[in-house]
Amino acid sequence: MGCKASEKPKVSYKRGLWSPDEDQKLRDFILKHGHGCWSSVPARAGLQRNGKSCRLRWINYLRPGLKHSDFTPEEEGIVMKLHTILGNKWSQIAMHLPGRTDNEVKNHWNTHLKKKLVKNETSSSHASMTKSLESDNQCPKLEKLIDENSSQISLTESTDSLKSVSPTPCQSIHVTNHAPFPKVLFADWLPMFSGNDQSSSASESDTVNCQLESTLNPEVLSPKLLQFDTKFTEVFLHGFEDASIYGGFKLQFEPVEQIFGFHDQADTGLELNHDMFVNL
DNA sequence: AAGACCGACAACCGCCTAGCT
DNA sequence: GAGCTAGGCGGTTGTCGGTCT
Repeated sequence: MGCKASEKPKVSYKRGLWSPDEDQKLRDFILKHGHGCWSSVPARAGLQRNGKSCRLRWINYLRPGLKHSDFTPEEEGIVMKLHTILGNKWSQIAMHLPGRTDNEVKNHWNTHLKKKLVKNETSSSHASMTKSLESDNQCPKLEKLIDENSSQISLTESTDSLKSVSPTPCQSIHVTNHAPFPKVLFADWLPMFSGNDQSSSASESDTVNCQLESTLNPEVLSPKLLQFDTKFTEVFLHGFEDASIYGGFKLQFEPVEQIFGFHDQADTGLELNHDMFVNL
């Protein structure tokens, strides 16, 4: 890491919301040159922003392939599941949601999902169980396992230590905690459309970018991704009013490999997720 | 119509980690 | 090994638009 001192801009940085003009400058610059050293980007791109701000703007808003549509119930279900397992590891949760950023997931959780969860808690006689999942500290051994074994965790009812500590849906969770796919660096995908005519219209360019992102994200290629067990989502989104539902409720996760299609990325083909082309 | 209030989301802040010198 | 810096992440704040009174 590191950046040449000579590249560091010495300007008073602008703050606050980005204007369309600033967005365009940043987008044009990165698509043309890559970001390289972020701290040098604003000066080279003609922006009165600091590098960190540029990086955030690019990652959270300008980066190709991002969705800007509302979260689908399926996506909300995924967030709920993963939050149960991972806690506030927004970046890790976002990895499982193509086109979503950690910031977006975090905001959606804080503004929508948390409220729904609280609502469900108050409407359920089993609130304490759900609440135990909400708290990051309620499943300490799980957290420890995740931390200590970042490659994979597998929890079953035969795990005595966990059984004694947390007789919750944790028991039936089987998680592969490795990143579902490697983070896509700019350098990885920029060359793929370096031949793209820079004079192309924005829409054409965006389509290319989008297709590119889709190609690089195995999850996007896997229609199975969002075809996960909807039981959790239904219960979560609609509450526990139906005691019979809750009575038989437990997290019956498919192995995440099945949910997300991690294992066999090669057979995912090139079928593109329609959502990737929305709102770009 | 206007001010108050609230929710959603973009952006910032502070901390941590990793890499370079 | 120490110090410095960039990048990454999660928590928090600021801003804006919509709704209510």
